[in-house]
Amino acid sequence: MSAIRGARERARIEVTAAIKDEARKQLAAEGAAKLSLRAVARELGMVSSALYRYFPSRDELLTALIVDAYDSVGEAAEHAHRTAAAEGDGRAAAPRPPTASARTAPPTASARTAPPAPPAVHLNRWVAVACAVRDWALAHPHEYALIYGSPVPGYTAPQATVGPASRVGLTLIAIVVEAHEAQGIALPPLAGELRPEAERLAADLAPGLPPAAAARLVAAWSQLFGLVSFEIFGQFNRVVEDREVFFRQAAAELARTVGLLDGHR
Amino acid sequence: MSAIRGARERARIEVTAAIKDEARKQLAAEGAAKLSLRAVARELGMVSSALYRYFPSRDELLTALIVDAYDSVGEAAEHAHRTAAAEGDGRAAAPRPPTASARTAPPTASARTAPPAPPAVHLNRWVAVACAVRDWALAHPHEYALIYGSPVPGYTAPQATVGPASRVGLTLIAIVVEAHEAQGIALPPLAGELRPEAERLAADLAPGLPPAAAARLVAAWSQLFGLVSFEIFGQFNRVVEDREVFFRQAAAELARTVGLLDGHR
DNA sequence: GTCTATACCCCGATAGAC
DNA sequence: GTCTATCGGGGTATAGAC
Repeated sequence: MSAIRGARERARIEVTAAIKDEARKQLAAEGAAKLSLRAVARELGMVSSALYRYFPSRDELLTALIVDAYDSVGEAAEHAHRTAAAEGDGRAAAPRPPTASARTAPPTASARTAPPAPPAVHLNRWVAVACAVRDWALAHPHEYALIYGSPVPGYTAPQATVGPASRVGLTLIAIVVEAHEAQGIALPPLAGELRPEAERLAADLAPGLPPAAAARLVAAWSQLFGLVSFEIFGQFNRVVEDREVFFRQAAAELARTVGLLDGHR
Repeated sequence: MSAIRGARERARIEVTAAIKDEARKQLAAEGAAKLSLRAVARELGMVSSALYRYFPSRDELLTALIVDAYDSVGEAAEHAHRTAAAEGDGRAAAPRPPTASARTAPPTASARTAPPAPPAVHLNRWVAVACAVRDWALAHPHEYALIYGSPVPGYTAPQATVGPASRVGLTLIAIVVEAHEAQGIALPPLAGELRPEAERLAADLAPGLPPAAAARLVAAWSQLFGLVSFEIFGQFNRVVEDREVFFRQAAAELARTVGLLDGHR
């Protein structure tokens, strides 16, 4: 009996997955605004009314796709963070070695035995996460457009999407917090009028982070997605050629604006 | 006879404008993907087939809307640039006076008679243009989504859109070129692997600008729209409260990354 | 340049048999 | 859970009369 329920539930899960997979294909072909239960059913050899046993409305299917997309890019970001943190220190946490790097002094004067990692680790983690987001976007441009592009007209995201939606941002916050705890971060002061907002941001997102860092982190977060969106949505066509290198450099400079240090100095 | 042709052409222009206006309303209500000639005609009290005398297809109407939108935001940016440049010097080129600004030294030591403007003018121009873009986006969110959001599925922008599409970018380039010619801009060197791309960008976009400035300019351009997109598309909901102040500060810091100087130092 | 009519498609959602 | 059938919409685009 419970075996039957188990089998039924397994079948249900499989069909649900098949529906979402087909819906993702249609997302690519027609866009979120035209996502249609009927077309999904047709392609699956079902009849449209059968889909209503799995998703009570078109919008619920859309919500499922949105949650999946946020979870997918969030998982990619978190995985890149874990990997970069595990790989450890300065050398090649980012795949390509810094071609013309150590051009002044040895990395840092006070290199103790093991724990105090070189200052560049956190910057490398940031770049790794940024590149993971970009790679995910290049691999799933239509899902990227679904979550970071124009809102779908007539659709309002339910509460269920906000948790998954925050995973990338939380990963970036974690990196800056780690850097702050490991070595402190120092940033130029903010203009006075931004102080209240910055203090609120710090209190909400990362208590313990200096307000200047919290505010710049939020800005860098949105700017990172600006780089990705311009590439994915075609604004870099006929402008930027070597987009991988361009992005990596811009992401690294963004990391510096939130107080992460590179090797030199 | 030519008077008749004149009258006819005038009527044609008026009807064309009415069609586009109604189409823009529908853009807001339904999104670009669902823009429909029939609905536009219905709302205008015409019959759908009559519209085909004005726009040979739905995509041509869409193209007209896209070109108009690019021209509209481009005009806003250019106007802000002209105004900021005419208003002139440091004080209040940006509307709100820098509340807690000149906190160290007098603006600059070597203030000659008139021509050598204080270093902050170019930064103020940059911020003015950035704010103009943001203001336009807030006033026309659906047109913003049309040109800077997800591409419309099944639609490929014709060549006619690329000129209008470049106006904002060209305005930003002009500001940096002006700054470079007025006082030179100095930026940290780029990572070696980005050199070829940066040199190509400089040659294509602004001969005479240092490659490091050209590359960082393109990055700042996309990052600026990252800030705007996150606000317009709702990613700042429940995160950033005082978006005007937040944006102004972030835009000013972006200006610094392309070598524009503020007052202090 | 506008009209009617038409060909030929699409959709979300529900009712009720099996 | 899947089916047929149905309600009540929607769309692009063209032909041909006026």
